[in-house]
Amino acid sequence: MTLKQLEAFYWAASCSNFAVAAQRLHLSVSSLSKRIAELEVSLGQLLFDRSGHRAVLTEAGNFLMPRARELLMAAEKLQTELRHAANLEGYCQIGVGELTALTWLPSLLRQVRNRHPKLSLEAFIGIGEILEQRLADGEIDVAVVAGRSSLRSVSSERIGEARFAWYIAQSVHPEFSTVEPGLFEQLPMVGLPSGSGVTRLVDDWQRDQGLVVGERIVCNQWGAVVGLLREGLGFGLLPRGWADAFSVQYGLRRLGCEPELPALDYYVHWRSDDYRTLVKTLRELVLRSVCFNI
Amino acid sequence: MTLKQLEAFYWAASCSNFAVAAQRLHLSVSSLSKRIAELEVSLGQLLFDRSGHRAVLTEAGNFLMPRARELLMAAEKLQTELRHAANLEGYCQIGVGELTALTWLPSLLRQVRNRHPKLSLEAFIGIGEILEQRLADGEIDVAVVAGRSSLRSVSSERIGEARFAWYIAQSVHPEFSTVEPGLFEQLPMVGLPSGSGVTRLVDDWQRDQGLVVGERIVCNQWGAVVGLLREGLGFGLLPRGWADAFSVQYGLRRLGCEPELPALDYYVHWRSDDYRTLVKTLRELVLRSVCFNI
DNA sequence: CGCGTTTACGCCTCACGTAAACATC
DNA sequence: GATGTTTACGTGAGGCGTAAACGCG
Repeated sequence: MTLKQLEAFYWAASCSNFAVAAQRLHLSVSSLSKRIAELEVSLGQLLFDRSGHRAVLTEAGNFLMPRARELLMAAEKLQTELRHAANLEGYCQIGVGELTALTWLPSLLRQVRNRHPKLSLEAFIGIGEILEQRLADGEIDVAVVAGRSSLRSVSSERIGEARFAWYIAQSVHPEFSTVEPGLFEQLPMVGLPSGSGVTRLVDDWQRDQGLVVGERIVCNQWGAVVGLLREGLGFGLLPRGWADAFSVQYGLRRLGCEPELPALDYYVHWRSDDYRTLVKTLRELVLRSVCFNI
Repeated sequence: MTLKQLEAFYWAASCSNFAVAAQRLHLSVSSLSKRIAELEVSLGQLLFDRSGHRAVLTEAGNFLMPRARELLMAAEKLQTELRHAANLEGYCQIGVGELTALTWLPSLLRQVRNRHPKLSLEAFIGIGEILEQRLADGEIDVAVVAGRSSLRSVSSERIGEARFAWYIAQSVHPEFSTVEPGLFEQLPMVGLPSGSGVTRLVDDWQRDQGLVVGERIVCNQWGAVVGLLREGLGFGLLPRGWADAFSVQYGLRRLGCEPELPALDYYVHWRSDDYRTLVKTLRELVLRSVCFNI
């Protein structure tokens, strides 16, 4: 029995499949499979039931899971306690919403490069729902998205908020200067798909105001949303801090709105069962590096 | 960092030198040395100070010791909890007093062979003092000897007792039938060296009775002691159960004695810091297999 | 010079990845 | 046939022991 074997087993059991676990361990699927098989031989117990389409934990496997986690945690603790600096090494993936990617991600990546030169951090951009699922599946290590996670297996901590405002192309629709019920009936709303935190924010706000949900033009990129607004295809919600930088130049007018939309809370998310120091340190770095002036 | 490296470090630090630790791990000294060096590289910390004649723990090494032990214990626990049978494997050494070797050891070895076919148990025979030291140094894994250990680092548990009686060659010394003060003045006492439990027993008894300590013929083997007694060179203490089997045939008469010598307590000893399941199971086996009719 | 530890070196095992096979849905 | 896991196999790194070197008493 080796720590590597236990690690392979642990991630294989807690990720959605061997391929994801293998990716996390920077290992081929075949090697991962063999490591687990060797652990099984060493323990004299089958840990996975391979009779079905996918490997599923046996009783012995379930027994081992929390204990393997304990042991791996203890080993990690030992290493971080003894190692010189808190210099992270390795490779990990962070999932962020596109808005975060456009605004705050570059600063995080720069900080990570300065502080932990040997850590290569790769970003994956997507909407909240997808990121949560990828996080739970083990395909990414941390995620920064709006709103708490709906998944039990994911922990989260608030890191800041973003404020939004409505924008419209001034030249194409000079008749509107405030958000009013008629607006939703006459023009389509341009925004992100339904899985995104901003869209959830709008949905809640519209319901609270008793407004009809009019036509929507959906696009999964903020850049494209801005483009659609410039073309005058509709009105839409943009992050204030971000949009105000280019709204004049792009001919976008901010619409008055009463009451204002509430701020959208941003959270850093991670898997509750992820014991790695890597993740813990990364979380702390995210918290510290936040300058959420979106 | 691997479990093997930690194991190497742990035993190297807790045995008297690398050679002993290497023997315990069934490893060459050079491989042990390299394992430790690799652990040091992996942790980025020197664990031993090699500037002197012998390797001595650094601060980091001292810090690691108890934690390494914890981790290794946890790993062993995990394995024994999961492994099918409590089938021991491997190789270990038991130290026993010569008396134990002559009487009860064969039965233990037979039981071990039956119960744990894959465990090769090697016996080392010596007097208590030597065995204790070898135990503390890490050269043997358990020891069965008379009396508690004087060493702090050695734990012990009582397993039984042996009763002794005085014997003398009837044909050579027909004038004696009981132990009396004059006996000690006229004839030398034949027995084991001073490090042995029996000799300590006699010393205490003589002091309690206010008897003079007469001449002694010392020999480090019971078989030889019996031979010397047969030749009539003196009188001596023999384990009753053992001696009565051949005393008539050998012409040895048991001498009456008032008060009788107290029984000699036998203990199984092990290193307090030895976390191995091997040792724990072996101890239990020793306790159960005891039929101390010496 | 002895003892304890490390270095040098050749050997061989073992862990890896690629690619194919297998099994289940 | 798509997906998920294992087997086959060739390759390379790394852990092993022997033997020599080193360094302190």
